[in-house]
Amino acid sequence: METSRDLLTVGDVAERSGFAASALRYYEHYGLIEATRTSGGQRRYRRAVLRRLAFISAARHVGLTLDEIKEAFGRLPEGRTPTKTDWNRLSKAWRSRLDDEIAALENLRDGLDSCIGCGCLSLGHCRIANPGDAAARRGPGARYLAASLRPRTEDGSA
Amino acid sequence: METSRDLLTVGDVAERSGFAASALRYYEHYGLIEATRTSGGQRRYRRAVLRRLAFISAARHVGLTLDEIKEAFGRLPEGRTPTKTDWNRLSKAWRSRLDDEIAALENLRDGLDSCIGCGCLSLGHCRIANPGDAAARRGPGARYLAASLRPRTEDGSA
DNA sequence: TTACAAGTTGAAGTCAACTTCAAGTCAAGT
DNA sequence: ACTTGACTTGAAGTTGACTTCAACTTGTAA
Repeated sequence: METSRDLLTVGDVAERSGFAASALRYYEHYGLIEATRTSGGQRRYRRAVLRRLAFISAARHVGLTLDEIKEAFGRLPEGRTPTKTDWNRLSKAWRSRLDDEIAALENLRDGLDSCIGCGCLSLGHCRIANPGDAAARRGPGARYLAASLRPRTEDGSA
Repeated sequence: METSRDLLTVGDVAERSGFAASALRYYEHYGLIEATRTSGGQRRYRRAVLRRLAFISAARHVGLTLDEIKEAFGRLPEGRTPTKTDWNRLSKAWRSRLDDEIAALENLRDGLDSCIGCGCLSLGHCRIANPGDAAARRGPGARYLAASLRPRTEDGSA
């Protein structure tokens, strides 16, 4: 494809980004990316979308939710196309996030070692069974990550 | 509660384990725990269920799915109540799992550092945007963890 | 004995992040 | 002009791990 001058079709973007076309539609609907339309109604993407998608991909791998990514995008400058520096500012925030997650996992691992040593695994005492203190529960639905690894909410919801 | 001689009600178990009563029902239905019944049909749990639940809690924190936990339980000795040693044998497997996850995150973090340095974030090159090689996609549904962090399947499904 | 907290059920809802579907429409090479 | 692969839509389905609901029934403290 990509015969057109400057714009990419969904197929192009899907192939280059690794995201499924359906995911691209979903992201557009979600407000994470945008596209212009041909007279016939088909999507045409600017190349800049690839960088945005790279960011999304990276952020997802770091464990951010789409909401958080959207929020991060909101901090990009409006009007002008984001520069390298803009992207870097955003991604720097991941650094501490990753550090936190790594620390949590290491803590878990070390606790596990002591458990293996002591053979405890008793509720209320085992560091593995009870990481942190309480409030590991937040709303219904699946829990994807250990409480200490899940994205934290600032608001005191539920 | 806990007026009965030796058995625990769902309420008791919920309070002591930290799991919601509905989760306990779910686990029972799933085949992870069991309970006897009173003549009236109410559940009564043996104390041993608490250790089992501690294991479930710990395993969930390490990122195991309920299926994997069930499979792990299948390796416990039948007939006799599992000993400390039995539990320890099971939990030792987490050790390498945790090590793997930590390594994956550290890899991600280091890649992020180099990205910040080079300002790349370009698809096809950025280590963060493209951890591993391909096949990050496995079936429909939510992706909870980075590909490198998700439980691996031995079978070559989808 | 009686009140009422705690327990029971199966079905349906939830959440995130997508995918799949059916039934078409578009666009580009020949 | 025609063919055919790529694209369009909204609605519904998927996954895992639960929660919530409505409408009862039990068990126990007073």
